[in-house]
Amino acid sequence: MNFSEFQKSIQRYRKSNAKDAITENRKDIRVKKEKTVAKNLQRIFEATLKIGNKKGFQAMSMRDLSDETGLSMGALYAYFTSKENLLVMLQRNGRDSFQKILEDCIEPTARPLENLRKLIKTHIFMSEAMQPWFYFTYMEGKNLKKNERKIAVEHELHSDGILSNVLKQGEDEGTFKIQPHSLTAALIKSMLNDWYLKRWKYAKLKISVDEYADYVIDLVESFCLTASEQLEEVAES
Amino acid sequence: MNFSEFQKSIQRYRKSNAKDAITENRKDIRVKKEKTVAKNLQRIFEATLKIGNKKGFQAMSMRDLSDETGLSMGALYAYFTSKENLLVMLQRNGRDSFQKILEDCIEPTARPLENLRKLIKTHIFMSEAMQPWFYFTYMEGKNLKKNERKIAVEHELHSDGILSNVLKQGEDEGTFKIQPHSLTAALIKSMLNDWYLKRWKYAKLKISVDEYADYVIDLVESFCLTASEQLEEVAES
DNA sequence: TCATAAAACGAACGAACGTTCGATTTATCA
DNA sequence: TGATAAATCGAACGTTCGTTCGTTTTATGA
Repeated sequence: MNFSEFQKSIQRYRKSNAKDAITENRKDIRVKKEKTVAKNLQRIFEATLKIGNKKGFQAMSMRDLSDETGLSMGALYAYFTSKENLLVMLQRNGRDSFQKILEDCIEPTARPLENLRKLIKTHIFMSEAMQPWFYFTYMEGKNLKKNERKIAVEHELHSDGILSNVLKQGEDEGTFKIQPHSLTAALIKSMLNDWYLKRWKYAKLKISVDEYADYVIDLVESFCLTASEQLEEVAES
Repeated sequence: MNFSEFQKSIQRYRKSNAKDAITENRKDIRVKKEKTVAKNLQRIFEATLKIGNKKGFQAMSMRDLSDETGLSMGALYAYFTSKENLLVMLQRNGRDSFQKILEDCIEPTARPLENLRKLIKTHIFMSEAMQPWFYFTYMEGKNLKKNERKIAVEHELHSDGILSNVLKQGEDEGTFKIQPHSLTAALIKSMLNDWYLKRWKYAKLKISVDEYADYVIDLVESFCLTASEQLEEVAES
């Protein structure tokens, strides 16, 4: 699976997630017609990500957002109750999409090595497809109030855990070396995050998303696989 | 070299850097006595990092800074000309310290493998010793004005370049596998950055800075070293 | 077509912001 | 000790902020 195939395969997720975003925040939205909400909420989200990633969410004024969306100040407040509420909605929305896709991508019956590769590719491809959201969420996490920040941290640890579990399975199976899984998972995660955090750098190096994913997989395997397993891999290719 | 040895070895740098910070910004500081400037500027820097890392630099008000430092609004403005100027001073100051130490740590005559290890350790130990500054600079980079941001990016690419060069030397020497050095350097960098970006995670995992540095070195070597070189390493240990 | 509901508008509000500056306190040295 | 300089103070200024709400525009359906 390469990136363009991945993009096609998540089309169906996108639509259902957009609807989930609305129903989950229905009580905070004063506008009645579903279609109007869908259209404007997406415009608001995109504008927030655009401005927020340029100057930071705190520094973005509601007047900036009004200009970018083409909606008046009053109209904006029909879609959220406060600036803080907008931030929470935006974070939650992307988080749910991400988690759903990440959990669907691994198959309990597949071999750990296969799942490890799928996890790495899916994470990188997701962050490519939703780069503004990933960058925004990473940078603005500390602006969340205590409770929402706690949830964000839990989600991060949960996705670390998925990775960690796959490493553990591969170890039990004898495919992977004995290692501190959590630490390895955290290090892998840092490489996955770099793709959306330092996008300008990889653009400068002319590295495509597919090349990046393959290279990270190579690097991870050269560390995780046992010596005998590495020989097998070479023989197969 | 472990972290506590490292800390002792950079004492002499710290003092000279503090003085450099003053002389470099002398024209923007209205206070005459060197000793007063040194004391209060450090207080201001520390307070800015503390508040800035909690809520973001933009969200930090001068009244917050006044409370934290114990200096009045008027007194603060004797040490910088504007909030923006404070940000630039702070970034520049740490950047100069970092670059100086990083360049001093590699020895042109040493073997690439030795220099690679030193670079990784020094980077991680530096970011441990100056964690608030590293975190702050990473997060607040986008708040810099165009010109200062350009300088920040150049410094990042420069330090990537140091790493990349060492990889290239090892490759020429036959110690390291043939590889796209710049990409490898970027990936290593992402793991180095994670130490100060996700400190809470490693605290939770009870990983010490020394363990982290050793583990990253292990991981990098298992990817970079040629097969024959890996056997030699095992034999030596 | 027109009455009613839905949506969008934007001027206005008080609070909080960065910054200034004349007054006040503290330090220096003849 | 007293005069002068250095450092600090904090109230006040003009802006800009998030948010509200009475008004106007647009959409709906009988």
